[in-house]
Amino acid sequence: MAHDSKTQLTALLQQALASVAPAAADTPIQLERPRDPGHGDFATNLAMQLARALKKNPREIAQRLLAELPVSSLVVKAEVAGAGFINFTLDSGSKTRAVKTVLEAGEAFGRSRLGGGQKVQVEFVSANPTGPLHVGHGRGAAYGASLSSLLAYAGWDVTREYYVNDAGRQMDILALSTWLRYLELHGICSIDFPPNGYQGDYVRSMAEQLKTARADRYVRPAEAVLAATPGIPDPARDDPEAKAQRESHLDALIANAKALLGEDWHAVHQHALTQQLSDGRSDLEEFGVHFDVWFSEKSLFDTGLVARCVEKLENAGYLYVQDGAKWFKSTAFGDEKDRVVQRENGIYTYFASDIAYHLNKYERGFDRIIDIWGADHHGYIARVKGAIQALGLDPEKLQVVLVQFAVLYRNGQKASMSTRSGEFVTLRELRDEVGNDACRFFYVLRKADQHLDFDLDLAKSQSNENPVYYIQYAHARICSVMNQWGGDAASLTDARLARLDNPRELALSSRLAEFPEVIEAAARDLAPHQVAFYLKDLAAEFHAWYNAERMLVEDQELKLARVALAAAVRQVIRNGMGMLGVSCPASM
RNA sequence: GCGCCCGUAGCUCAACUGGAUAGAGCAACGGCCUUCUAAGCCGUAGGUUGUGAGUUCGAUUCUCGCCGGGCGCGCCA
Repeated sequence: MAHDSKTQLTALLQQALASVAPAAADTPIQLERPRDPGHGDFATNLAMQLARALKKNPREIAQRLLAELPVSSLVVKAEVAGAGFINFTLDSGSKTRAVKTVLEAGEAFGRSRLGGGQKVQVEFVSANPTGPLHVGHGRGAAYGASLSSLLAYAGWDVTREYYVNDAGRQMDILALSTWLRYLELHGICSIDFPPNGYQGDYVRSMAEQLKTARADRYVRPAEAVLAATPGIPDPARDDPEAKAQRESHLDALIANAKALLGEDWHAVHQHALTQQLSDGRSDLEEFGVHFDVWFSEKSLFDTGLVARCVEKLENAGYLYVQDGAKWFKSTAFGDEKDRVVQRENGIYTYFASDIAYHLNKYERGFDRIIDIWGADHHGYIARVKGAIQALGLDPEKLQVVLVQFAVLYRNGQKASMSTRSGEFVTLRELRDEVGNDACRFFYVLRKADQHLDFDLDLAKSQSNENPVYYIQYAHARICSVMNQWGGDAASLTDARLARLDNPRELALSSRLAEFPEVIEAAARDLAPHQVAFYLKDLAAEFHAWYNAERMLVEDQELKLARVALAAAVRQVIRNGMGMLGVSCPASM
C-alpha cells in the first residue's frame, strides 16, 4: 500500500493515542503543515486537545504520546514544542516519493473520492438574457465554473446549470425596446423612447437585424402604439408618483405592442431572446465556462409545474388569500414576512416559478444543490428554503453561496453597472482588455464573500504583473528546460529521487504532496481561491529553486532527478490551472 | 430602524474550520543576467488584525456592544 505520509502519520498517532488515552481514542487527529520550517514537516495539537479531558499538562501528554508512538522509518525526528505541539520531521525519501506519485498519476494527481460520486448541481450566472453579461456576471461565471471543476475533481458528479429567465416582464421590456428601435429605423420618430427601457446599442443592432430579415412587416402607426398611455413624466422628477407613471407607461406600451402585433409579438420576443441567449452563451464559452443544462423558466409554466407547486403549498396549508393575492406563509419558516406567489391580477411572481424550479431540482434526484447568487439576493434565501421545507423536502440539501459584488473602478471612479441604462462594462470588453486567463484568475483570487474592487485601469495597464503570469511563467520555464533536456519523459519515473537532497528540493516535493489536501479542503469550503493561492506558492518555490540550482547538470543521475522534479511541478500546475480555467502556454 | 456580508501593511488580498513570531503581490529602497526564459531571484522597510469586553492553555477566527463600509427589506426580476 502506497499510503501518503500524512495518512501513515495519522495511523501512528492513533496507535499512540489508543494506549495513552483509551477513553478518548476517537479524538480526531489533526495534522497541519507548519508555516515555520523550523517546526518540522507536520505538527499536531493532539496533546492540547486531550489536556482538559485528562486534566494534565499538554506537554506531559505530548511526551507520553511520543513514548507510545510506534517506531517507523517515516519519522526522523519527533519532538514536543511550544505549548504542547508535537512536531514531526519526516524522512526525505518520503517527501521525494511525491515526485514519482505525481508523474505516475499525471492528470489524475489530486483527484479524490471525497464526493463519493454524489450528484451535485451547481447553478450559476443565470443572468436575465436582456443584454450583454457585465463584469459582475463574470465573477459569478468564473467562480461557478472553477467551483464545478473543483468539485468534479474531488469526486462529485457535477451538473452545471444556467437558469434562463425567459418568462417575465424584463423580457417583455427588452422585446418592446427592440421593437421601438425598429420603428425608429422605419422613420417613426414621434415615440419617445422610454427611459426605463433598455438603452444599449445592442438593442439597436437587434432592431436592424429585424429590419433586414422582416423589412416593414412589424411597422405600426405611432398613434396606435401610444394609444391610452399615460405619457412620460419630466425626467427631472424622481418622486414615487413619477416612477410609478413611468412603469405604467411602459406596461401600457407593452400591452399595445402585444395587441398590435398579435402573433408577431412572439416573433419579436423570440428574436430578442435567442439573440441575447446565444450572445451570452458564446461569451461564456469563450471564457471557458460551459453549462450542461440551460433550464427555461418558461418551461415551468408550460408543463404546469408552477401551478402544481402552488396547489401543493395550498393543500399543505401554507397559502392564504389577502387583498386578492395568494401569499405563502414564509414567516412559519423564519422569514421576516410572508411573500406573494400569485398577484391580484392572476400573474405568478418570480418567487412562484423559483419554488417550482427548486422542486424540479429536487425531483431530478440531486444529492446536493448549490445555488450561486449575487449578494443582493441574500434576503431571498429564507423564503426559498422555507418553501422547500413546506413542500416536505430537505432544505439542508440546498446550499446558497452568495458572491459579493464586483465593483468596477475606472479613473478612480465607481462605474455604473446597470444593464438598463446601458452604461456598463461588459464581460466581453473586460476579456478583450485583460485577456481570458488573467480574467479568470483575477476573479477567483479572492473569497466569494469578499467584495471585489476591480480596478480596470490597473488590470489593463499592469496586466503583465497579474499573478497569473507568474504561474504561467514557471510552467513555460519548465517546458523550456525539458525541451533542452530532450530525454524521454517516461524515463523520469525511474529517476533516483534520493539525489534530491537540498532543502529547496525537499520543500518543493512536500509542496507537491500537499496538492490533494488542498483540493479536498477547497472543495469542502467551496473555495477555489485556495487552489489559486496554492499555485502561487508552488510557483514561488519553483522560481526560487530555479534561480538557485541548475537542472541540466553534468551528473546524469542528478540531472534526471531534477528534471523529474520539474516535470512533476509542471504537472501539478497544469492540473490546478486547468481546474481554474486558465491555460498553460509552453512558452511566453 | 431591522436583517445578511465585510473591516488585516500605503493599495489589493491570504492565513490550512481556535494554534506557535499574522503572510504574499503591488508601490518604495538596495543588490543579481558571457551558463536551463530577468514576466524571475535575493535582501531592506512596512501591523495595537476598526474598537471595547467576554469565552480558554491559546482569538484575525467564536459570543456580545459600539464605529465604519456594502447589500437587502416590492402584488419587481
